[in-house]
Amino acid sequence: MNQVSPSAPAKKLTQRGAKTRAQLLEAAELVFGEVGYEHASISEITKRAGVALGTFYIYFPHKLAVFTQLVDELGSRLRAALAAKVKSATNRLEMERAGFKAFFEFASKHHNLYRIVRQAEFVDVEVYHRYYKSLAAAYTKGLSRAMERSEIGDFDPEVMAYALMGIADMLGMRFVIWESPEHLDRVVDEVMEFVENGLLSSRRLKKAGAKK
Amino acid sequence: MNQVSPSAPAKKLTQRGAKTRAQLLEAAELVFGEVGYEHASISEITKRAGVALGTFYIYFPHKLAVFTQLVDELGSRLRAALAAKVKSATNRLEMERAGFKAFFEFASKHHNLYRIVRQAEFVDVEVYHRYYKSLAAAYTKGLSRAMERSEIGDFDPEVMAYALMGIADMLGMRFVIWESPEHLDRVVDEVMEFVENGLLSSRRLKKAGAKK
Amino acid sequence: MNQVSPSAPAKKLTQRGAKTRAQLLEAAELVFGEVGYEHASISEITKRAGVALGTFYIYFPHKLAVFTQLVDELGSRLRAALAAKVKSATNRLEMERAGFKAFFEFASKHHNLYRIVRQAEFVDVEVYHRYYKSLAAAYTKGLSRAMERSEIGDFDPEVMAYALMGIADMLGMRFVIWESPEHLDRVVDEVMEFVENGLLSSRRLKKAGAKK
Amino acid sequence: MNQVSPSAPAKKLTQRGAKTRAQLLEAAELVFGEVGYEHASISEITKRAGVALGTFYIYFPHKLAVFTQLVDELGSRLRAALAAKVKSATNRLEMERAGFKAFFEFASKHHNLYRIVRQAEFVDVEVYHRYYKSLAAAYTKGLSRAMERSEIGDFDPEVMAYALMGIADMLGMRFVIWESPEHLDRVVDEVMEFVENGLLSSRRLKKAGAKK
DNA sequence: AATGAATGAGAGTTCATTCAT
DNA sequence: TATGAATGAACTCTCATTCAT
Repeated sequence: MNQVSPSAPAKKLTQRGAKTRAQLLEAAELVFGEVGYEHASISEITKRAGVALGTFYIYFPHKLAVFTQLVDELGSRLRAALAAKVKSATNRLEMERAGFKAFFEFASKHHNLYRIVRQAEFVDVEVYHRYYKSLAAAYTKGLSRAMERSEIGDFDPEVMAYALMGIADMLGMRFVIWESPEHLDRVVDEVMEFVENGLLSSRRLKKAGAKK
Repeated sequence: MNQVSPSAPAKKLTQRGAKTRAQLLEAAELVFGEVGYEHASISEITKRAGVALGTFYIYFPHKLAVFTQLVDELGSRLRAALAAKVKSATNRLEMERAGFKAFFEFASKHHNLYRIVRQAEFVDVEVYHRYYKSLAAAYTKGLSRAMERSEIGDFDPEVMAYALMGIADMLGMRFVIWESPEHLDRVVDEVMEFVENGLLSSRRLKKAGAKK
Repeated sequence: MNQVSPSAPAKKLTQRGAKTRAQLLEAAELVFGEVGYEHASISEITKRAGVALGTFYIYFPHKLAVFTQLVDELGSRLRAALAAKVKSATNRLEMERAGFKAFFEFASKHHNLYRIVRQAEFVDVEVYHRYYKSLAAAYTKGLSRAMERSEIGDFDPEVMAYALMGIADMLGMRFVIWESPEHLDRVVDEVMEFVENGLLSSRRLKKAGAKK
Repeated sequence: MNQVSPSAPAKKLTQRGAKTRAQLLEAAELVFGEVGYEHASISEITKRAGVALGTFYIYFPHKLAVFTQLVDELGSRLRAALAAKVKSATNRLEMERAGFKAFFEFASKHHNLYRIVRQAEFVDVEVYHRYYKSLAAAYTKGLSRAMERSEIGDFDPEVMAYALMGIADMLGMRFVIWESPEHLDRVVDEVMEFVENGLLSSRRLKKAGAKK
């Protein structure tokens, strides 16, 4: 699906080894989220994973590797979560609403991962790009299809994909990470009203009656 | 609404001192942008500023302080740039277009500052919040006025402010920082078509005929 | 009376680790003695201990910690040395003589430690007080007992403890550290004549004939 | 009187200059006392003296110089204070009592100077020695005379001088600097009882009836 | 597979001293 | 005389990575 390649060579591991690796990855997520990549120490990660310092280097060649794998995994999980929620919707506008909600939900469950992605820009630009480009690629494809079917107006799908991602990103930061309102749904309603009207621009719709 | 205070007490400086301080700030902008806060060394900053290492500590109490002041200054300059461009517009939709263009222009001139703001999340959350909240506060106020005058539909102005900032932010990242298209105006046109329709939601306009 | 607690939590160490720690402590004693706390560098200490710089921080959390542990250890050793020599004496006056001699001997073997204790006043007042108070507490107790048994006159034992410590301290500085006479015993004889008469003050002895 | 030479060349100063120098010296006394030589900064000294940083170097060639002059001045003042109080006494034992009291009084007024002298050992051994040797020389001479007149027993006067200085020093530390008792006089009485008896050792008195 | 002691490069910060004004 | 900006050497502490056990 994506033209971008993953970062982990992924050797075969015994069952015990797989568990240790998972523990390390989980601990890394916590530590990177809390103190940031530069201040995260392997020593702290292994401490939380309940293994010895040297054990880390059996599973990862260096610090950067855990980070990279973490971000990649995060991206995959997010895309999977979005795909799962979105596929039940019957038209693009419902998909958008479902997508926004799914993203906010994901962000709410992964406060740390949100922070982690941001750091990626300075730690490893490649993963950072990969994260956004993978999301954008999927998003763009979905919008393109909807345009072909005239479910929404005819825009440059990539521009719209990034614009919509930007909305979700910034609203997630403000209303999920920083300070949650009592009813997040109200925020979704507000923004969806805007998004729907925007996407249904009369000047861009090929024909009248694209929907129902 | 969000009255945020700056971080620098700002002593009076002699002319020579002011110049040195400016050189340091400028060098810091470069270095922070290039290698990130953690890998930026005071030694490198002073080297580029053409002063001795110790001189740094005459103007800033510690590394964090330059960073903080840089971000604050950046925010002020951006808000000033936006305000300047926006005030010549006669209605809100024109303002939005002017604002987006001004932002892209600013981002284009300050590639580093873009990266710098991102880092702030990990270096000093306070400045990071201040940066976005100051922008959002001004944006929110502008939207509120437009809503009162029925120039745009009636939305939660803060939600819309963050949504629009998100669009600008992400598009700036993709089409200004990462890879610029030949005609950035086309991107602006695309997104403005979306934004205008979104803001003019018929269900939210108080009266018909706010705009022709 | 003055129950003072030591400063080191003392983790369990492997045999190899214990050796390294001892080497560091020994090197620190030399360096602190030679150049003083402030001019002593960890780098110099580790160099003399024959280990890498970073190794220092496996055994001590910071520079202050070695110093503190050094002074505490020094105090313990001195008290042990005094106790060992003194216990063979049969009455208090003999004990005093034995104590003075033991102290001079100890000072002679530990020129550096003498200097180290002095610095403690500025480096860490707590250890400094601990050092003298521990010594004084033991001394005071010994004198009290002797007074009860009327081996010496009835004085305020704490005042006398500090007075006698002062004598030993200053004579040690002058005749052991600064410039040793050919016969240190002569100095001891001189001062003991004074001390004995002082302690046997007829006005303070409870009964005549406490001693032959 | 003393075979030891002072440290300050002492140029002629104008009245204003003399005042500035005095202010610097006074400020230095405070700062050295509070934070110790190594942590005392010229900047802090000049700040307290109310003059600019550079002004310091008009009056003193370097940091060490103020310290040295301070200790020398301290020693002189102490010796002067002792001499003043002691000369009114009519015999050696009264002198001793007056001397102890004068020393405690001086120490009480100059807590900082007490700390300052201690530091001298590491900052400049010469001044440190000079301080004690000057005191000891005067003390020794006084004791010698008393011995010649048979006011006290016949001891090695230098040994006794250091022993008595040690007593005063340690008692001053414990009962003046650390924690003062309600009646310091009681401490003096206790120790004088000891000192008098010690000095009047029957075995050392040349003839019976040296006193009254 | 797992352990953890050892390594050593690297960077922030302080401050005595100078000197142009 | 007085000022205070500028200098730069020096030192503590951190931590990714290695490797003998």
